[in-house]
Amino acid sequence: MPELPEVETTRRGMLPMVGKTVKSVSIRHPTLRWPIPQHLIETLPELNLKALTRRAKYILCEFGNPTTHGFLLLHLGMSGRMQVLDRAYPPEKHDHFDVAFTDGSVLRLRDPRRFGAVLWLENKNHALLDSLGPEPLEEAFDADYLHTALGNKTLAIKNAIMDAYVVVGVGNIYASESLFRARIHPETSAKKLNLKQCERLVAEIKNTLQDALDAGGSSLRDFFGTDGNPGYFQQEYFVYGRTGEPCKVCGKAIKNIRLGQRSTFFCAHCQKR
DNA sequence: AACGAGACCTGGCAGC
DNA sequence: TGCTGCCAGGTCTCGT
Repeated sequence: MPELPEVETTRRGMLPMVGKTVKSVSIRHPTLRWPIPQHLIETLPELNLKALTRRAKYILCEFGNPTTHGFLLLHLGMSGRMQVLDRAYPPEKHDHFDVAFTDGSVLRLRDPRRFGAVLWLENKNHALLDSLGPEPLEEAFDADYLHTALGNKTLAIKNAIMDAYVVVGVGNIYASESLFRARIHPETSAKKLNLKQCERLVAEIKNTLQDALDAGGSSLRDFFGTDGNPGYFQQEYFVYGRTGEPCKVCGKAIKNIRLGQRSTFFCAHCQKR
């Protein structure tokens, strides 16, 4: 499920755990994208969860006590979700990783496809975080920045905005949605966007993600119970997943092409190259 | 250097 | 009913 809005919603759902102290760690299936470090079983207990932050689609759990300090980095991959449990319910098939706290509550990662990640960082200077582009909802991501970042890139604009070096957090759903709202054809060569188009695209990326964040928050309100909701089910998309259905603006059929090996949805009438 | 393709996994669904 | 093939929200790594 996780695009940026759901990762942020997940982070917010985890906030009640801040201030708690770790009792134990369970690693049931360590082979995610990278192996979950076994030393977490010794490292985390007795540490206090100080803060929860997010960078791109990474959730950073800051742990510390007077002698040890570090960050548990979580990534949900394609199919991961975090559960906040009031006690250690029996784990199900894809519940790979638990952090249990001294009050009995449990933070649990479920990830059927195992594209997610759990890593331990001594500090935030890590290769995964170092060269990321700006956050889409922050001011640094503006039309001038995007226009410069696209530079002489010849690749399709849809692929460009999904590149985390250009801007983080724009996944496959919202890339299509943002481009529709900005009336830009997804196959347009990135370097061909003028400043005006970059203005529209930046604005619509922000709008699309903010709308999804608002909707995600409500659709996932009870996500942290014993079982998660499918997520996104309350959302209405303009183009994503609507192949052959009428465009909500002009009525023409929505098209579906492969771009960068990903499904891409657009309206050939509303979106210009 | 920039870009495209492959790789990592499991589950769900359409079609036969 | 059961099999096969295809598709899915991400992103690192490798080859051209």
